Amino acid sequence: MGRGKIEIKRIENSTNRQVTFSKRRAGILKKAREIGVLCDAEVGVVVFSSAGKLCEYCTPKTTLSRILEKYQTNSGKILWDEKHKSLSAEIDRVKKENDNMQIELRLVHMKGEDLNSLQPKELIAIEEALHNGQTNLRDKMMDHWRMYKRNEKTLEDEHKMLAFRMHQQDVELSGGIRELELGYHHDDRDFATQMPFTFRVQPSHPNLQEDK
Amino acid sequence: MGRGKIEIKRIENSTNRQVTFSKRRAGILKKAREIGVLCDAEVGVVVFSSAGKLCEYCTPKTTLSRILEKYQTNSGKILWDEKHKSLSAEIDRVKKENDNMQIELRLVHMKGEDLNSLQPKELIAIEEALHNGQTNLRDKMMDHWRMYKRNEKTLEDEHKMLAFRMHQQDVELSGGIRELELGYHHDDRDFATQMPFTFRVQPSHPNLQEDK
DNA sequence: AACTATTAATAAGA
DNA sequence: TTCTTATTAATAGTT
Repeated sequence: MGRGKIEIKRIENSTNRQVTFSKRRAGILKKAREIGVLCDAEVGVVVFSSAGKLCEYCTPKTTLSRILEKYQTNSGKILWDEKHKSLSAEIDRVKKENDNMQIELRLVHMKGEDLNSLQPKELIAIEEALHNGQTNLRDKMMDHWRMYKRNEKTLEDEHKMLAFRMHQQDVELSGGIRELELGYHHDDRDFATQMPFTFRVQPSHPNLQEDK
Repeated sequence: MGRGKIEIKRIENSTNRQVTFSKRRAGILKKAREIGVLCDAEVGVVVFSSAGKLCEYCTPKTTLSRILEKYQTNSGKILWDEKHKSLSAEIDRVKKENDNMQIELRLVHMKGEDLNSLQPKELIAIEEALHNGQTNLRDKMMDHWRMYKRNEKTLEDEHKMLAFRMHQQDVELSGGIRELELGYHHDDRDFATQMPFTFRVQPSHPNLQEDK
C-alpha cells in the first residue's frame, strides 16, 4: 500500500527506515486501539525502535501490568525470570560491597596488636574481600586505613617520645618527682627498659600497611 | 477497508465481533512482524479476545521477557509482581545498610576538629541516616565511634598531660634543656599559654559523643 | 473459509 | 517532520 510494492526485509537506508518506522508504528497503535474497541479485546503493545526509543499502547480499561499478569496465568509462561536474575545479581553485588565495608570497619577499629594477632585464615578472608570488591572501594578503603594508622602512629610516636623524655628528665632530676606519674597509665617498665629501642618506628603490620 | 466504512465502536453482534477479531488480530500480528523486519525494531504484542483467548507476538531476535525488562528500565514503570517487590525491598534494605556503614566510616575517619566543622545540614543527614538504619547497626556504629573517640581522646589527653608536665619540668629546671624540644612538633605557645586550661577534657561534639 | 468491493495504510515524493 | 497522492494491503460484508 504505497507508491510501489515493497519487500518485507530490513530497510537499509536509515532515514527511510526511521520514516517507515514512524508511519507503521502509528499504524499498529491505531490497529491495536481499534481491535480493542471493536472486539472488546485487551491489547498491550510495546515497541522499541532500532534507536531504542520506546513506544507503548495498552487498552484503556486495563494496564500493561494486568495484561501481563493475565498472560502469565493464562500461558503458564513466566516473564520475570530475567528480571529475577538481574535483581538477585544486584543484591549480591550490594551485599559484597557491604562485606567489604564491614571488613574495612573491622580493620579501622583494630589496633596494631590486633592486626598482629590475626590468624592467617582471617588474613586470607580480608585479602579475598579486597579482591572481590570494586577497585575504587578497595583503594578508598586502603587510603582510609593508611590514614588512620598513620595518625595513630604519629600520636603514639609522639606519646612515646614524650614519655621517653620525661623518663630521661626523671633520671636527670635523680628521681623524687615520681608522684607526677600518678595520672600516667602506661607500664613504666616498658619505658624504663625498652624506650631506647622501641623509640624507632616499626611497622605494626608490614603486609597490610604497605600498598598491595 | 471493506465493503463499507465502519464506525470504531464495539461490535454488538458476537459472531461478527469474533470474526472481526480473528481478521484484525492476524492483521496486527502481521504488521508487528513487518515493522520488526523492515525497521529493525523490537515488538511485543499481547492480545486477549473478549472470550479470554490469548494471543501473542514477539520479535524473533528477543523475548517478551527481555522486551518487558527493557520497557521497565526505559519507562521507569513497574510491571512486576509481589516477588519482585520483595526483592526490590531487600535491595533497598541492603543499600540503606551500605549508606549507614559509609557514614560510619566517615565518622570514624574524622578527627574532632572535622566533627566541629560539620555543617548543620550534614549533621541532619547523619542524624537521619542513624534513624533510618537498623537499631543494631546503629548501636554498633555508635559503639565503634565512641570507642574510637575514647581511644583517640585518651591518647591525646595523655599526650597533653605529658607535654604539660614536660613544660612544668622545663620550668622547674629553669630552662636550659630547650634542645629536648627539637623533635617535638606541637606549637609551644599552645602549651605555654593554654595548657593549664586545655588540660581539662572537653567533649569535642556533645550531641554525637553521647548517645541520644 | 473464500471472495471482492471498498476503505485504510503507506511508500515515495515534495 | 508533515502533507500529498498513487498504489498496495487490509478487511467488511457477502457467498
